[in-house]
Amino acid sequence: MSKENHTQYAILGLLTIGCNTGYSIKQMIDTSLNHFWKISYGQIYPMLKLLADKGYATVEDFAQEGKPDKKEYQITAAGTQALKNWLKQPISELTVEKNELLLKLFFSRHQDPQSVQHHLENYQKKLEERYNTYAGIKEMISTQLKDEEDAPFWIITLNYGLKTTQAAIDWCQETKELSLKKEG
Amino acid sequence: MSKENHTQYAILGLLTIGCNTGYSIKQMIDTSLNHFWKISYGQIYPMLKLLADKGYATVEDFAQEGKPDKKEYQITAAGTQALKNWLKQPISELTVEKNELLLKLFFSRHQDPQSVQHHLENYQKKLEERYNTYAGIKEMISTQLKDEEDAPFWIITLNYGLKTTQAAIDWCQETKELSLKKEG
DNA sequence: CCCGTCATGTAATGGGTTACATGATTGC
DNA sequence: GCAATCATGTAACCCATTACATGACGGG
Repeated sequence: MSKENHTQYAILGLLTIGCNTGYSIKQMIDTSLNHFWKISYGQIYPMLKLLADKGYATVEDFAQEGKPDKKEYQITAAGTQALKNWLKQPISELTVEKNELLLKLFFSRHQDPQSVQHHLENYQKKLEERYNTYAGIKEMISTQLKDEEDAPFWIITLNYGLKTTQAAIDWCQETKELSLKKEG
Repeated sequence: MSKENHTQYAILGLLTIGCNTGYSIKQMIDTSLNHFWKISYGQIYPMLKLLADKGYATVEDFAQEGKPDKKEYQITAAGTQALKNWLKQPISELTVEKNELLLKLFFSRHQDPQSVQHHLENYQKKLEERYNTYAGIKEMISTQLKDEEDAPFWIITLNYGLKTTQAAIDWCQETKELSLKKEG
């Protein structure tokens, strides 16, 4: 089971849901995949070229009125096959999410408790914002895009985000109370 | 707020808790920080050299009987100051954890439901293993290392791991049931 | 005799971000 | 006049992993 580059499949997958230009792929990633995947232009454009070279996609130039020219990519049969093949491959090992807050907490004997408290509050606030963003997107999909074929799967990934974010928020709350009790 | 390399502070911090060689730093990371940070030898040894060059640590060669020679690093006053300074800096933006399972789920319209079910089961099993590992370490710290000055902070980071992992397990369970109901 | 532990290190490679370059149109 | 949106692309850089090289000792 050699290391495969998953990012190429992310792009391949996006070609199947109506994102056909580098620009629209980037947009979709930033709005819908951004809680579990992100890609920069520096990867997208070279990768689209690579997919075309591999025969996984075709390219066509389009001139547009009032807008810059664009290149439309279409996934090929070979591309669809590669995507499906990747989809059924077993998931590799669980990854480790680097977490700056936890790293700082780990060494927080060297820091005063108010500062720790401050970090926790700040982090919790960011988590709550994230939670609300996810909840908003879920609501939007449930109402406006409920007939979309892919919608049920999108909801599932959002549920993951909601659930784990809520758990992190709860942990923040508990930890704040815990360290306050120690001080008081 | 320029991008700072956090890994150097991870190593700096480990120098304050009795890990004084590249080898022991690696061990500590693999057993205690591995749920939120990991570093390879390819980073550790060059970074230790860099820290010494910066004046954040001192090096001394030790010959050992029955064991290979080793280099012991000690954090300096300047190093401690740098660590404390980093600790009180605000946390940067929340990071995105790349998640292969979610990426595959997102495009799972192109996959048969049994395969999805299989992925979920597999993932849940791995999460449960992870949960048990964390619980074991927490238990060990609570009983054997409870007088260690850093212990309370270590417990806090483990609580985070336990809580978010449990949430992910719950999500797996729910999602499995949901997709089974759809099939049936 | 081989494996695990202790111990240090480098080179090649991979994966990704950031900054930059270019440029038209629409709306405030 | 300025900012935002649409649109494509590259070069420099950074961070990190993997594989490799070396080698002694103790236990089974």
